[in-house]
This record gives sequence, C-alpha cells and structure tokens, in this order.
Amino acid sequence: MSHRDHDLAWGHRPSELAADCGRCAIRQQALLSVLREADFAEAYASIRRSVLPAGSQVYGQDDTADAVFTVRRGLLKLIKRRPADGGRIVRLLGSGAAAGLEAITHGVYWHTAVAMRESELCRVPLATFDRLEASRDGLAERIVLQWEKHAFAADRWLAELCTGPVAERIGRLLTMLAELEDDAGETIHLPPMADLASIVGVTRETASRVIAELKRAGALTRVAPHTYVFDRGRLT
Amino acid sequence: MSHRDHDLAWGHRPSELAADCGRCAIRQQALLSVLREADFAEAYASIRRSVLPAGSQVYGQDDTADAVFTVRRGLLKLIKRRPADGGRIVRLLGSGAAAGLEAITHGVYWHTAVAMRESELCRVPLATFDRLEASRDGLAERIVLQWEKHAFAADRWLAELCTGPVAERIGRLLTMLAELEDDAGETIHLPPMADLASIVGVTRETASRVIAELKRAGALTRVAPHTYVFDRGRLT
DNA sequence: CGACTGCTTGACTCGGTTCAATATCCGTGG
DNA sequence: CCACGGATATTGAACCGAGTCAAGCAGTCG
Repeated sequence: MSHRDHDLAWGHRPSELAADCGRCAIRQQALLSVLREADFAEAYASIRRSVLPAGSQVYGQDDTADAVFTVRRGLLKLIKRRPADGGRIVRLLGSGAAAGLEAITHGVYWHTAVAMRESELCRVPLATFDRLEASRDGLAERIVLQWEKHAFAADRWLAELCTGPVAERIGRLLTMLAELEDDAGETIHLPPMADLASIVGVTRETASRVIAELKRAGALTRVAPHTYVFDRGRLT
Repeated sequence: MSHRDHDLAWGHRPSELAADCGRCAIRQQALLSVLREADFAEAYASIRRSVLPAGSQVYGQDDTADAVFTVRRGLLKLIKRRPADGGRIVRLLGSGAAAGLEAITHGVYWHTAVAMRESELCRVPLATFDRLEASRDGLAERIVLQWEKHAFAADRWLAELCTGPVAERIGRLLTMLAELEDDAGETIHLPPMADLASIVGVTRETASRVIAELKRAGALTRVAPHTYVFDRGRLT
C-alpha cells in the first residue's frame, strides 16, 4: 500500500542474526516457549532473527510457505488481496504475535505480510515444526493460543472497525494502534493515510479529513515525523 | 436478531439424545475424531446431542463457559454485542464447525451463539477436555485446525463482506450462504433481512432493496417460504 | 379471521466518494 | 546543512449511494 511494499523479501538484506531465544524478551508469549531445553537447543539453531526496514514484504499471499514468523518488535500488516480492488488490511500484528501460522498445516500463505515500520522478526523454518512433532510437549497448545489471538483480533476488527460512522471507527483504530506500540503508551506512530483507509474501509481523502479534525480538536499532537501524542479523552 | 433469539437456552427443551459419535457423519472433520477408541468411549458418554429450533440461543457472550459445541447440522450465527448498537454478526458456522472453542482456554464465551434454523449440536463439557489432556493423541492439533477455520473465515468475511458497494457484498454473502447449506447446492434458505443487514453492515431497508433487485433480475427465484434458487450467474 | 411481526417501497437527507487542484512533507543528493 | 523533487497529504465542490423516517403490505400464527 505504500510504494515500498515490494522492496524486500526475507533474506535479501544482510541483517540476519542468530536468534538467541534464550534471552528473548517475548519468549513467554512466543510460539516455542514450551519446548524442553534439549529440544529447544536443537530448534533454535534453525531460527534466524532479522531486522526488516519499514515497507519490506515478509511473505506474499499464495506463496509456497516454508516458515512461520514471530514478531519480536515492530508491526506487521496482513493484507488480503482481492482480484478487483487493491485488497484490504485484515489484521495488524505486534510484538509477540505469530505470522504465517497457516504454513504449518496448509503450506501456503493466506495473506501478504508487510512491515509497517522497522521490525525484528524470528523466522522458524517449517522443518523445525516437523522435527518437533515427535517430542512435542504442548507445542500444539501453544499454537492454539496464537490462533485464538488471531480469531479474537479478527472479531474485534470486524465489530469495531467496520461498523458505524468513520470518525468513530478511526477513533477506535487509533486506540488499537496505541495498544500495539511496543512501548504501549500514549504516543503513536501514525501509518500512511492509505493504510488507515484500507483498515477502516474508506478512501484516503476521508481518512485525511477525520485525522485533520482530530488534530484540530487536540486529540492528536505532533511530536515528530509520523509520531503523535494521542489524547484518548478528546474523541468527542 | 430475530424475536426468538432469547427463547431457549441449552437444555431447556427435552430433545436431548445420546451423541452416538461412532456413527456421526461429520466425525472426520469434527473435534474429537482423533481419540483412540478407549478414550473415545469415555469421552462420548459425556457428550449430549440436541436438536435446537431456529432462534434458540446456544450460549451468550461473556457467559461462564462450560462446554464446546459441534455443529452436526444446521447453521449458527456468532454475534459480537457492543454496548452502543445492537452488535454485529461476525461469523456463520455450518456443519462440522466448532463453536465456543475459547471455553477451553478462557472459560468465557466471546460471542452470543444463536441457531439460524433448526440445528443439531453436540455439547462437549469442558471437563471432558480436561480429562483428555493426559491421553491426548493429537487433540490439540485438531483444535488448531478448527481455529484455522475460524481465522480463515474471519478474514474472508472482512475482505468480502465489508468492502465495496452493498450489492456486491450481498452477492458474495449469498454465495457463502449457498456453500454453507447442508446439501451444498444452489438453493439457499434466506435469513431474515435483519440478519443479512447485520452481516454486511447495512440497514434492513437497504438489504431489502438489494434482495428485491436480485429477485427482479432473476438471480433469486422463490421455491418455498424463505427458500430460493440462487443463480450465481446473474449477479451483474 | 384478526393481530403481529417482518418485509417492501417511497421521498428526503446526509455522509462519504470522486475528481481535481494545491500544499506539505521528508528523504535524497548536492 | 540546505535545497530539491517525488510522494503523500490536504482541501474544495459536485455527486451519489445508503441512511432515515414513515407509510402500506404480506406472511404467519394463534
């Protein structure tokens, strides 16, 4: 949706690192956190951590899937492309979320995943899951929890971002964005209008008008490029 | 959303039966299909099959959850209620789907579930899942598959039913309804206007106008009360 | 057969889109 | 560090799709 969406695919940039899962801050919520030490050591030799710049594509809808990703830091958007229009953003994934889980059982990605800002991801090859099958110790339960997150978020998305006047929907979206900030506070990194529009299902122009109104009302105060303090109280 | 939504809760009607899972037609897709025979025998002693009339509520949002349900036949709607408006239908569950899966891990239902027509459900008490924990043989994987269904449906819902002109959205909805018919064919049981409206996020009046137009165009031909033949080709 | 509920249709209004022109931002390269 | 230029955001005006309000209609069930 931004012009950079197709710049980069996984591995095209040199910023790959060892995963170092032992010291991962989000490990308790992450996918592989239940593995026994022995399994874990084996598993994480195959995991690659990577820092992706904003706009890079992690994977594409309908691509053959060979890995699952965990968001360590940053924000991903999942885009469901449709033949007709340009598609729609159907979910946002923040720290601790898993992307591309459908790879495990379906072998194909359901969405296009794009980093909305610089993000740090861990890439877990599918083969790792296969090898872990035998020694699983609650791995599947962990996957269930991740799926639950997705389903819950999807329902909320539908109920809160697709119903009612645009102003309210954008208000709720900003609240969600604030929650998704890595340092969940009151400052938010405002995505491009095109993204806001694709999320709530309106045109860029309408999104712009609503945001402009919020700025005038003092609900959004600029503190840096694309960065605003969000005063949840002044939403009218 | 119909006037009968609150008529009945599970167990208030006498139509409870032994589950007879051994001969269940949808067992291969259902939740407990992977249990070993011994476990299975134990498990299904606790399962109760029930026929619910149209409009009955299976469970309510925020209710304490004590069971998961499998749809044997019929159609459920999941409603996400919101303080303000009357809420929104966020998913439809047809044969083989599981309802209330969140009970297992969260103990509270996320939606209100209502039968849209006479439906046959199997009620699996939470205690059964607890007892099965020890002897699980891929049960969690089974649950994963069900969650995947939910997530996939949610994404499709969002991309297809919340974007574009109302006429197109209702067209796609009718296609989905046709797929959800128990005898997946070209005849569909048309839900009340209020439901159609709640699904695509418009008013009853607008839904009515679109449906009327489709009838005139010959895309919908009445063959019985609430029952129509759907000619997918004439959607314009 | 009457009453009720849900469906249809019409006229008016308004929010959001569309198309178009202008302003601003921000990353780039000098 | 500044100036430039393409991309993004803003704003305006006309239009139109869907909402709202209100009235009449038709199934459906006692």
